[in-house]
Amino acid sequence: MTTEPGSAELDRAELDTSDVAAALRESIGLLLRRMRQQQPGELTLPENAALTRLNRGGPTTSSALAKLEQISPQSMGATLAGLEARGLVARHPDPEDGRRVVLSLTETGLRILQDKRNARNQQLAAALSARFTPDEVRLLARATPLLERLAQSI
Amino acid sequence: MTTEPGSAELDRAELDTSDVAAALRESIGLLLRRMRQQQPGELTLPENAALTRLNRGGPTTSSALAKLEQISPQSMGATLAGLEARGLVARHPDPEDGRRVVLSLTETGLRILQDKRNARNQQLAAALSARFTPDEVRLLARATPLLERLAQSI
DNA sequence: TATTGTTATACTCTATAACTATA
DNA sequence: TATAGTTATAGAGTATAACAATA
Repeated sequence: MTTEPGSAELDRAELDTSDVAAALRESIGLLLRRMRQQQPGELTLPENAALTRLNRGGPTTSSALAKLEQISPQSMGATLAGLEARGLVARHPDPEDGRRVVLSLTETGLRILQDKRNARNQQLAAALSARFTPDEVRLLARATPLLERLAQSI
Repeated sequence: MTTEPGSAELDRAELDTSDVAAALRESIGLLLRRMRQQQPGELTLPENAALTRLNRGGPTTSSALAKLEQISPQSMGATLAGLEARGLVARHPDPEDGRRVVLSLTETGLRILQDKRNARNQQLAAALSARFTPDEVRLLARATPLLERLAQSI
């Protein structure tokens, strides 16, 4: 600790953030390694992210998605190519700008995205239901948008 | 929503968990992609995790660390080999069991692990200080152990 | 036989660099 | 020149399979 006891202002403004940062880093890494273990046919993390963006924001280009997810256009292109090959997204050349290709969710893609019973979500949801109190689940639900904001802030 | 309004029991026990699960999956993925972008010389996520385990639990074997982090022994071995090459951990053959190799943190490793001013933690901590209210930081601090528990539950 | 650890190989996700086509 | 997208290549982190040494 680098502050005197009773220094409430420091406590509130500065004190804990690097401890919280270090703890977050560890828990995120651990969770990630578990979440990444996929069943064949399931959506991977980046696939899930791309489909979710298309569902939330409607049809858009690969480079726009890359900016939203903060990865390189090439990485997003690879993810989208896999999704297109499986019929989960469709590509539409932009008639007004020959360089652009607009991606949209197909019905299949929407169905798979919204299937809450897919193995991965079931497993996570089951753990939340079985091992966490309702208050704890609510706390996690409140923390989730903060995590997204944090990702956008760094 | 798949339940009637006013169904408090469903709300508490089951209703939200798959929504929370899906939202967590997205925010974890986004955060990960940001956290992973390393400066040269910084600790990677798995390196940080291994050093933290050694610091918390004291010297132990590679396979014990692999179980704690829920990755394969081979993956942990590769991470530890990199850490050893940089002098952050030391290997000690077990005189009582020729198969075992005990790993321990070196002073250099401890110093690097505890350096809260490393670029990665600074960046995260700065974002927490600048873009989040003290209440939000506290909420994240409370959520962190739940995330760890969740990782251990799936 | 079981356990600890290593080596070999491959897959996913990401990056940078270099290219083509279009504006 | 600038932008959208693709192709080529590389590196990190993970996995499984096969092996050696030790118990």
